[in-house]
Amino acid sequence: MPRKTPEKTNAYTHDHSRLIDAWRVMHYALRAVIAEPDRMLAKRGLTRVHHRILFFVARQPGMSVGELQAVLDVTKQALNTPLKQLQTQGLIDLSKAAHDARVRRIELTAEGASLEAKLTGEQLQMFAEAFAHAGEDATASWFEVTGKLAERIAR
Amino acid sequence: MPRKTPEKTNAYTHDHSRLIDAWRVMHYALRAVIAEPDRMLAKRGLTRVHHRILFFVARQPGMSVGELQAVLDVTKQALNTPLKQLQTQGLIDLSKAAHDARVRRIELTAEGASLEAKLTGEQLQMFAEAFAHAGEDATASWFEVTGKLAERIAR
DNA sequence: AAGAATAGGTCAATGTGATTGACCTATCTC
DNA sequence: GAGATAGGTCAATCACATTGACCTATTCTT
Repeated sequence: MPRKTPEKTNAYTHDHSRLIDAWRVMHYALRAVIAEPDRMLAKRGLTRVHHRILFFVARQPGMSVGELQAVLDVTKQALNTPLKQLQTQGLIDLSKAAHDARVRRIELTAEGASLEAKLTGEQLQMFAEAFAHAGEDATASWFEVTGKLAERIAR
Repeated sequence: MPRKTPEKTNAYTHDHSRLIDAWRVMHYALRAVIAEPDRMLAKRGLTRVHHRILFFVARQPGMSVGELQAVLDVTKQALNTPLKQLQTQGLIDLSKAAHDARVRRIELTAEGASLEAKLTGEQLQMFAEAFAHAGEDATASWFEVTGKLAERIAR
């Protein structure tokens, strides 16, 4: 069984399966990072949307509904329900803005901040462990590759 | 403004924002890899589900509906519609299995194979470019870190 | 050969989440 | 006071997936 271009063929199939592996492992990594927070949220009847809200409000306390809506890229109708649920559960606090009473300031309550820290912390912890395990240089490389992939996205 | 533990504080905030950055850049990378194939699919009125079907059938030609269903982890009702659409568009071909006439063999048509190669190729190309840009060592590091993240997922 | 099991398809009801569109209040700006 | 703006809400609709029930064709079992 003679093969005319064994190197090229092998190189190709090796590359190909390696690239598929990259795609696959990236999916698994995503799922892994999301899995535990999702479980914690589910216990309270919450979902990823709620986490996203808590996440952004934690980083920009006092942001308005409109700002949040823009960041999350959803309609106000889609935002309204989870927002009310978070308020009902005492995780966020809505108040009128001082400069403009039409605007609502969204803030985390102590409990909301605690939950957010737990959820996000869980995720960041996984990255921290992976980075620590691989070392500083490997971490930099990871950022280089992943950043290169992300490059095409506007923003 | 005296600071008691500047190193620790800085290290923490630096780490923290770096980890958040990691999470963010990973999201963007995901979106970037998915974006172009999604656009190509949309032109034909297809979605990511259809791509997933084409992807798996390309790698395991002749697989059964049940196998596909198991791999995709959806119900047969959910699978049926996109499967029929792909057949209607002449992208897949269904035939009875030789060993068991109840079982349907799913295969890609020439056109289906061509589309699948274009879709998946587009995605793998992005990885290939990112890896080539970063070099072999960085690629290995990327796999190490991402693999470590994915570790917790069964399978 | 009869009966049970299996692969697959289909109809129906239901649920979830998001979207568009219209309309409403309160408030601010000019 | 008129018009614009932030936000809320009701309603219809859409996309998609799920469960459940039922049906055919085929294979396996005894």
